[in-house]
Amino acid sequence: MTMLPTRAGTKGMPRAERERQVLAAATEEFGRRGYEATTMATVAARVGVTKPLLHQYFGSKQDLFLGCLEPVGDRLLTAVRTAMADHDNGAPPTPLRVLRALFDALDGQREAWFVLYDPSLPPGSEAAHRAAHYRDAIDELAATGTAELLRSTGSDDPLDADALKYAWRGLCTTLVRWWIEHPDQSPEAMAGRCARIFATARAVDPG
Amino acid sequence: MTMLPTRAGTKGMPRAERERQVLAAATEEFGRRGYEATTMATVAARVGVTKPLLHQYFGSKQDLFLGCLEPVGDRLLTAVRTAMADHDNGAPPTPLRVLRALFDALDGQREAWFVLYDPSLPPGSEAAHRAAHYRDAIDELAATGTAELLRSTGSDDPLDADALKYAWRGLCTTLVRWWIEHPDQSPEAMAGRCARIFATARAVDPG
DNA sequence: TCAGTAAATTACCCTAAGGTAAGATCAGTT
DNA sequence: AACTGATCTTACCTTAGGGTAATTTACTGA
Repeated sequence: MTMLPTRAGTKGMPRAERERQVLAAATEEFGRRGYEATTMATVAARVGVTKPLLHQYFGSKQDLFLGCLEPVGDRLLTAVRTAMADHDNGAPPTPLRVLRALFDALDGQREAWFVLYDPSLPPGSEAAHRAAHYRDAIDELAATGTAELLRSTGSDDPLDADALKYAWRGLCTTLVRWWIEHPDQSPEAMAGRCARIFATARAVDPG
Repeated sequence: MTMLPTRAGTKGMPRAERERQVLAAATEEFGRRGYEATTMATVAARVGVTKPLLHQYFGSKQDLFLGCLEPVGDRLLTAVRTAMADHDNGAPPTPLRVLRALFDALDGQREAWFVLYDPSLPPGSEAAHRAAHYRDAIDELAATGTAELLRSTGSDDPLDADALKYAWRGLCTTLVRWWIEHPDQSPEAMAGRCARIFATARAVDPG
C-alpha cells in the first residue's frame, strides 16, 4: 500500500534515479566544457530529457552546479586527506601518494576535477565561493607538505611557499588533463608515469 | 598637402592609434576572462568607445581575437626560440632560461599568455586552430629539451615524453598565473623564485 | 564657406540560453 | 471507471550579446 522507495511515475524513472543520472551527466559536462559553456538543454539532452525537468528538480543552473560540486569536492578532499595521513616509512613519497589517491578518486569521472577548478564560474557567486572553499581546503593540506620541503632547502620566503603550493596545484591539474586526453591509462599506470616524470625532472642540471 | 601619417578625423584619434589601443585592451580582456566571457561592449568601453567601432575596424569578435593572437604568439614563440638557442656553458639550465624569457616577453601584459592558452575558444574555429598552431610550435621547442632529459634517465616511453612536455607547458601556465596574482614581482624576481622552487622540488624523497 | 572624408554613435535585428507556467501522460489506488 | 499524484513536455517570456545600417560630428583642404 504505502509506496516507499518504489519506482513511480509515468514513462520515465523515479526522481531519485533521474537525479543521479542528471548529476553524473552535468558533472561531466561542467568539467569538460566549464560552467559558462555548459547549457541546461545539453545536459538534459544527454539523459534524454528536456530542460524544464532539470529546473524542477534542481532549481537554477547554479543550483545544479552546486549539486555536482558537493560530492566531488568531498570525495577529492577526503582522498587527499587520507593519502597524506598514511605515510608508512616504506610508502612512496607524499606527492606521489597524493597523485595516486587523486587518480583513484577520479577514475570513472576524470572531468570531475575541473568542476573544482573551473575558471568560468560567475565571480562572486555562491558557486565560485564554494568551489574556492574546497580548493583552499586541499591547498591547506598541500601547504603542510610543501612547508616541510621548504625548510629542508632553507628557504623561508613566504611567497616561495605560496608559489610552490600554487605550482603543485597546477601540476595536478595538468596531469589530470593529460590523463583525460589518454582515456586508456589506468590510475596505476598514471601513478607510475608521474614517478618517472618526477625522476626525470630531478635530472635537470642545477646550473 | 599630402596628409601622410597625420592625425586625422574628428573628436577621437587616428584609426591606427585607436586600433593599437583596442588591441591592447582586448588582449588583456581575452587573457583575463577568456574568449567566451569577453564581450565586445566591454572591450569598447575600456577604451572609451562603442561596440560598432570595433566591428568596423576589426570585423567579427573572432577577427579581433586573431588580431590579438598574432603578435602575442609571435612574440612568445621567438622569445622561447632564442632562449633555447643561446646555451652558453655558464648560463642557467634551459628550463630556467626559457622561463626567464617568457617573463621578460610578458612583462607589461602578463595576461597575454592566456590568449594562447584559452580553453574557451569555439572548438573547430579559425581562432582555435591558430592558437593551437602557436602552442604546438612552442611545444615542439620544449620537446627537444625534454627529449634530452628523458634520454639521460633511460626512459624511452613516448607517452612519458608527451606527458613531460604537457606537464612543462602546464607548469609555465601555472607560474604565469601566479605571477599575474602578484603584480609587484619583477621578471628577475620570478626567475629567481622559479630557480628556488625547482631546487626545492628536487629535494623530494625519491621513495 | 563648403564639400569631402574620417571617426564615432544611435537604433536596431537576431539568436542562444536561462527560466517559468501550464498542461499532457501514465501508474497505481479507491 | 474515475481520481490522485508523479513524471515530463510544449510553449512561452526575458535578457545578453554578436552584428549591421544609417546617421551624426568635426576636422581638413580647396
